[in-house]
Amino acid sequence: MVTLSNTAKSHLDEALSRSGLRSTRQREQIYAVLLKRRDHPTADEVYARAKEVMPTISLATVYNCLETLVECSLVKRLNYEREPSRFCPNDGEHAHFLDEVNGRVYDILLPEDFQESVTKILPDGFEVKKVKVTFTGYAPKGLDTNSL
Amino acid sequence: MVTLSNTAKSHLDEALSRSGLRSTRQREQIYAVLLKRRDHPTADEVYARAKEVMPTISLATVYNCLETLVECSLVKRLNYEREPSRFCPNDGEHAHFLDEVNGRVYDILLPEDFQESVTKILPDGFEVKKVKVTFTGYAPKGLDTNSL
DNA sequence: TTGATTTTTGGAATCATTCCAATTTACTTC
DNA sequence: GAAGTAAATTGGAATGATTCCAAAAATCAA
Repeated sequence: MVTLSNTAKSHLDEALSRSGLRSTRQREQIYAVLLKRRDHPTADEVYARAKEVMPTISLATVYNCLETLVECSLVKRLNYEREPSRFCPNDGEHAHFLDEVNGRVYDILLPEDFQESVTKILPDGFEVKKVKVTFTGYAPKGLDTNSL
Repeated sequence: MVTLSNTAKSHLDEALSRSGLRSTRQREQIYAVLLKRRDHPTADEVYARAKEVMPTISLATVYNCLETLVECSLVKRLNYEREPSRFCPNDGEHAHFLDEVNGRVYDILLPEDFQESVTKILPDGFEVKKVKVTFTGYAPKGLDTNSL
């Protein structure tokens, strides 16, 4: 029913219980879908993929689960302009690169010192909690969805 | 009717004609509204401010004009998550800082070499056209909406 | 097993934004 | 300056991703 490695499952369970939330079949399924093809799908795409394996799941549940996973910091929500949100199961700091031609998003590994060095740009008194970096342009051809 | 300095007006006219577009009262008004209070308003807020001075302007026109100004690179559209777009009349490269407490957005000046240095992060073969940097956190108190 | 709390579910509601067709306006050319 | 044409504005309807809701189902603790 769900395809989720043991390590992924315990990663999920820990994150959920850390937030006082329950592990459910649907949450596992959604997380599994995201891990299986790391191509930053939209909620609709996640819904379609989840239904193949769990035909009775509802779209509302997909939204709920995605939101939950984002809350637990297991998943990131990406927004490009006003397009539908996309979801990325890569916790860990990284940037994103949007290919203008094929519309794909690639994860970009950030150097260790990135956050602190970019933070130096800010005038005194600004206290940073998060930095988001997004590139747009052309990705090299023949690349999988993930360059990390 | 419209408050737009001569330099701002010619800036607008040039940008419009460069794109083969006409200068209209409404476009001038919208641009004037953005320049007057540089607080990154939403389309609705722009609409409200424009109506004070041009009561017959329509919301559709506000959307059209904003879109046009963005197309001419006079204005930037900002998106935070799925919130309504905000608009920034600061052409020129800069980052944005969103204050989590008061919801305000501050423009952040970027160093000259920023784009090229951040581009080095990318693996070979990625061709960058645009970099977007967004900070979230707490801005220093007692700051106007613009730190530039 | 029972009860209490979460979660899921389908459908309705929301709301920023876009679309549309009709009217008005801006820029030519005579 | 008048006429013609292409572009812009307008109000209202349509769209579409997402959220809300209240009822049913599932999970957890005792």
